[in-house]
Amino acid sequence: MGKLTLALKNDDGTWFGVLNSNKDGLAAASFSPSKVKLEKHLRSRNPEGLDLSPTMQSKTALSEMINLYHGKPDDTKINLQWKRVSRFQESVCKVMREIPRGKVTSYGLIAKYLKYGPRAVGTGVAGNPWPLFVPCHRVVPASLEIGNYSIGGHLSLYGCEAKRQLLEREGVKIDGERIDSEAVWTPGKAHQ
DNA sequence: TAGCAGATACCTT
DNA sequence: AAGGTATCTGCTA
Repeated sequence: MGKLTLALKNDDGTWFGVLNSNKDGLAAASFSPSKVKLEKHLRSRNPEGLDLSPTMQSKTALSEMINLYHGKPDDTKINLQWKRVSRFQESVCKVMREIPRGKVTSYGLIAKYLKYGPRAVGTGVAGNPWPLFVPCHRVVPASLEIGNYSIGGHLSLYGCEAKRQLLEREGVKIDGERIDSEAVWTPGKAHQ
């Protein structure tokens, strides 16, 4: 406890933070327009009281995260601490990591692929401890609207707007409220 | 084509 | 053991 969570301010006013990253990998990460909320959220994800002081790896994670935020291709090297999530959530996250940049998939398609219920997949996606590293913003409702997104543990209009912008920066075509159906990617399909 | 109910399965406390 | 979802489908009109 005690020590500050690493956080940097981006040029559009967004704060980024990571829970300590060490040899085991990245514990959790998040971003928010509010530094206070960001720190509070990250601390809430640290019940075991990991040392939060900055490390070389947490600095690396932070800069990788900012690159992803700007829609750059994923060349991240940081490992994730899979032990921190349930087996269910791990399988959902691993499918999300396969969604190509510039594509989206739906809760229902993931559900069908993993043989889970779509609502359950929603909770699994929502609990993603590593937004951007695990691109949960690429999961949208079957209606191909933007859908929901939470920042700092809370659903918000800001979150939905951030989700839309992330998709746009990755090259997903969106006209009005709907995503171009060309952008849909199906898990497990050999090649699209 | 939009809106709504019911089904659903897995999470958290 | 119960209550809460970042959903989907199929039925209405």
